[in-house]
Amino acid sequence: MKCCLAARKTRVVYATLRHADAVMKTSYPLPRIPVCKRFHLLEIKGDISVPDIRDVAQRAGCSIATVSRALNSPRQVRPQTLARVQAAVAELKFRPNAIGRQLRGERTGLIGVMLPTLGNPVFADCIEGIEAALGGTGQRLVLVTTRYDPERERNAIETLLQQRVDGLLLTLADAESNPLLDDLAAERVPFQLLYNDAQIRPAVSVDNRLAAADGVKMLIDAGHRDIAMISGALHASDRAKRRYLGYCDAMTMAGLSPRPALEIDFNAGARAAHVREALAQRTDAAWCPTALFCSNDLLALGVMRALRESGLRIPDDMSILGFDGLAFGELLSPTLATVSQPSVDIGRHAALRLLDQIAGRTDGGRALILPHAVRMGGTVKCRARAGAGVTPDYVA
Amino acid sequence: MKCCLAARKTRVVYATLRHADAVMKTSYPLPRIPVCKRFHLLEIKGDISVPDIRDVAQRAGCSIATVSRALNSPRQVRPQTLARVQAAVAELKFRPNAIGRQLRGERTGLIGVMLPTLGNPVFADCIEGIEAALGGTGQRLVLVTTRYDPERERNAIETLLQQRVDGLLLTLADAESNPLLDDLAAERVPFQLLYNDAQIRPAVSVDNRLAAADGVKMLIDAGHRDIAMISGALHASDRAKRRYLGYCDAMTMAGLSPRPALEIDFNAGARAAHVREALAQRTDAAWCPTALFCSNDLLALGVMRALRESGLRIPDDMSILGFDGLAFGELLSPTLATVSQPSVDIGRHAALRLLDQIAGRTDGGRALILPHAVRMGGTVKCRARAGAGVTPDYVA
DNA sequence: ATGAAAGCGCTAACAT
DNA sequence: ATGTTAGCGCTTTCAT
Repeated sequence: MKCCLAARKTRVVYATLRHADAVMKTSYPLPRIPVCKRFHLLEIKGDISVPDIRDVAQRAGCSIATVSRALNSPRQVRPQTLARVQAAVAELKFRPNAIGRQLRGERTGLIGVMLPTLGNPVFADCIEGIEAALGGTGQRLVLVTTRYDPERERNAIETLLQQRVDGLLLTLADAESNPLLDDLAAERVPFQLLYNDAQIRPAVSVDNRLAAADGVKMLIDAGHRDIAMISGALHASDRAKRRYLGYCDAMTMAGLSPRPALEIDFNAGARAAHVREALAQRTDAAWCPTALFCSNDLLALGVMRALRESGLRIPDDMSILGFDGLAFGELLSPTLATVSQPSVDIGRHAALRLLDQIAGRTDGGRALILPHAVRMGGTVKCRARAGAGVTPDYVA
Repeated sequence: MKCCLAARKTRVVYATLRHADAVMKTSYPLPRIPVCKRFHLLEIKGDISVPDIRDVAQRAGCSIATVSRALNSPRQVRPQTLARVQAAVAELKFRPNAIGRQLRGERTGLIGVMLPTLGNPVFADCIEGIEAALGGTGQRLVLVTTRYDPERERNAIETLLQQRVDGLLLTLADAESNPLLDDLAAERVPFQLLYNDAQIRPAVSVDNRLAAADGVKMLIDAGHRDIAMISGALHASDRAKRRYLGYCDAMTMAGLSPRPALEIDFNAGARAAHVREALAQRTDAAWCPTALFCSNDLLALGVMRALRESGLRIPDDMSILGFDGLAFGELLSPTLATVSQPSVDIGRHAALRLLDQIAGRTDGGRALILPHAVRMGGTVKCRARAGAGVTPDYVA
């Protein structure tokens, strides 16, 4: 084995020396410098290249099997041997190669996370929750963002599966009609959706429809009658769709007429312009809302800015309700009224469920609906009317 | 080869069937179900387990080398053969195993990203920039957060290196005294720092000291004389330290006395309480600032909230200057004055530099300093005094 | 308690 | 243009 080892080393060393021809012939085949030997390669004195388990074994005077055991189940090896191995590991600065382990083992310890963007703090918070749950488990996160682009979603999932992640945590633009999920289910890939509330899927979310309805009901209770909803492209987001349904529910329930949603292309940069355009539509019509339900907080912020630029005051000329519960909303003045969802918990629970699923303890389950909360705020004006009865208390 | 293939399949199938003893004996060794065979395992009809390159080869009637070539350099194979391989790939839903490739190849296509937290939008923005730069290159992100904890930093780097990432993008709590960086450099691991401006390192950042000085100078120009700086634990963050130096520079330059920084433990949850405590210190002293320079925007927001809870008005009773340039700051009223740094660009440039470095086109270089900008805002009151001369225009 | 060896999926050198 | 084969680093089975 010793000579074999030496040969291996020799090859690698010469490989670094610009593939010196004479030496290349001496061994077969001569691969390109492999990933595991990338660092240190040009130091020709003493120990060369990144040490592997065989180097450790040689140094400790035992077999690679023993080294492996010393690393993974130390109690299986004699204390004396263990000490020698540990010494060798330290001296060589041996760093176990996760790739070798992953190729051999039944798990990679990788979790694929796919989100639309990190520009929305909702998703950043969610990752914090995921990391918190993964905490000590030693799982690593592979992160991809998709910008709500179905094409990118498909590619990203494919990439993550090629990387053999143990499971996926994902937010799709639209989970309802998405064949990708059937594929994942058919392939038995453990996954949990985040935010998408497709009931039949393993998912962690709020009940978007109900939450939106609760929010709009709050507006109605505050005396508003003409309420419009504004959202990103409805067809592209199942959450927007559900929230729109919730808006309709609340309006209908109160005997009011829901209006078509004002759609704003989220991905287009010129947000303020689009908002003004949508508002122009509104102005043209005979109908004039006193309150705007925005399908998410980021949109609400953009809308508020656009309204102010148009000279409208909030909430006097227009009340605003968002959705998400961004912490920043509370720092605004007036504070942003919003329907808040527990982003950190969504991430945390999804990660925990995924771990259970990966471990085979569950099959992933169905949708887990977490509680939402309507957060009153200064962006909503109470058009106090005696007729409406008791004003309910909303959760802060 | 055919029988060999069959044997392999058989083994795997039976392995899923709870390690049926009689069959276990027939082949050697019988590994645990490897990672690549995790999905589909329990379907006993038809094709079983995840296909590998040999399955494709068999189906296409060629060798695995040909399949590999068809996948990686299609023009090297005869169109007819290529078609057969592609058909086989499609029929079997073959998904190349990145782990095998990584083990064999000289690169993993993995980029390790280590950041303190995603709770601060600065870092989320930075990731957006990184992703934008990585765009089409097919590199994947492995993400770890450290909560400014040196212990976690060490572990995270070790984990990422075990995963054989091609390079690292990282923000350290304190890069200056950090031996980890020497280790990385010694091991020839390509890396770029984000935000840390340790000049001798490969890093992308603003000049924190100068930027802070510019910000404080703005305060001085606005007529403030008693200016305090408030920050997270100074010893834990090189940026906070440099920004404090910048504060001192500007004060001294104007003939004013810099004060010791009011330190607030960032990681401790009870932020408002800590702020009040720090302010109490201030009140006890004879000295009373009219302006507060906060070492980052998130801190500024917390401070503002605490001040308001204490009944102080901003900017009338106290002016506030932040650092970071969070987009949210512009939505507040009053808008947050801040020293903005180009987070997205920091991420983008660092990623680009890292790619060059990985490709061997550069050695990583030294610090790249990007331009900062002082953003005036409503949180700063102009104590207009005729004596100060011309009021400069600050970049919006 | 330890060692020998097979093989995870893939790529590339060499041979044909 | 295609096939054969070694081997990347590791874990685990079986044998000792």
